[in-house]
Amino acid sequence: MNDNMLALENHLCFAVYAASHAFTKAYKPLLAELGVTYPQYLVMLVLWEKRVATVTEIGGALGLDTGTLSPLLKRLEKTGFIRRERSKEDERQVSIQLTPSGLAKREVGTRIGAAIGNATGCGLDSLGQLLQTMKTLRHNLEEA
Amino acid sequence: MNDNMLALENHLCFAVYAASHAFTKAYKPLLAELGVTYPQYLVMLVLWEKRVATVTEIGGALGLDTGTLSPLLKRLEKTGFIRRERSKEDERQVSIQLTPSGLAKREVGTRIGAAIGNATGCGLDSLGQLLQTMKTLRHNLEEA
DNA sequence: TAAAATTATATTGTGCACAACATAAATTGG
DNA sequence: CCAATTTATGTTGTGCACAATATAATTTTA
Repeated sequence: MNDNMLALENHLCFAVYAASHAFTKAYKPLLAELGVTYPQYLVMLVLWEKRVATVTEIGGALGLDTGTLSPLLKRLEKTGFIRRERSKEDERQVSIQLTPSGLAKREVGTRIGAAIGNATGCGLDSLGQLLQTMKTLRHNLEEA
Repeated sequence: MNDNMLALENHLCFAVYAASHAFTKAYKPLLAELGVTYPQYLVMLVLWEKRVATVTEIGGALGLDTGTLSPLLKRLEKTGFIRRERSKEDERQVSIQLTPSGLAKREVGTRIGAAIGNATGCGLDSLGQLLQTMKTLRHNLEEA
């Protein structure tokens, strides 16, 4: 309607974009100890849950394509947290699995996640509600 | 506490990260017509508001550093929407200003913002409330 | 079963995003 | 006024993120 609609401060898209960056920055010093970046931490979350996954499965969980994941997974392999092994049954797919070293970092990951949860300053229930709101927002945007 | 805390689906950080990507993807086809990327659109929002700004001012508004902005602004200059001119009074700073061509895209920008606002599927008031929540979240994360 | 289509991953190119470092102009303190 | 510091911007290197394309293995179909 008026000029206010154009103002940066009234754009939800920017508020979400800025909050996402704020999360990445908040995680950074904690993840540095672990030796991974934030997107690498997301991959670790998937693997701590599933233990083994194909590249496609990880991409589906995180919404990332192979152009992003291929080099990222090679870096995680170099760090020693995962192994990449071409499947025997179907040689098109690569099986990504935790190494003992990667599995051992699970507890550290849990601590880091909890620490950031605190840093949001949201109570546990309002945090759960916000989680649901963001999922709905994402879903609506992907529909349209 | 239990395993659920480690699950990807319970991480607010990931929900925000995914929503931010969803915004970028939703904007992409609309911005392609305009000939800019999503971060470039954010810079244009700042300039549509202020008309002229230094690199530092734009960085402050968007939370981006010069390593990101320097090349981005050169691309916007090549597109023809802005001019970069070293200030006469203080030769350390570069004045970024809209060209007539860049100013003329203001109406298109307003339409695009409104279109995405609709795509969120949020009513105007719940959208305003969510905006405030995300600002608070960002602020809390930057404090901690 | 041989050709066509599909599936899974990898590669290349462009554009963010930031840390670390570099440079040059302005400001300040002695 | 001159040296030291601060300020504003730029450059380099690493790591996402995705589109477009490539490759190779499987599956389908004729």
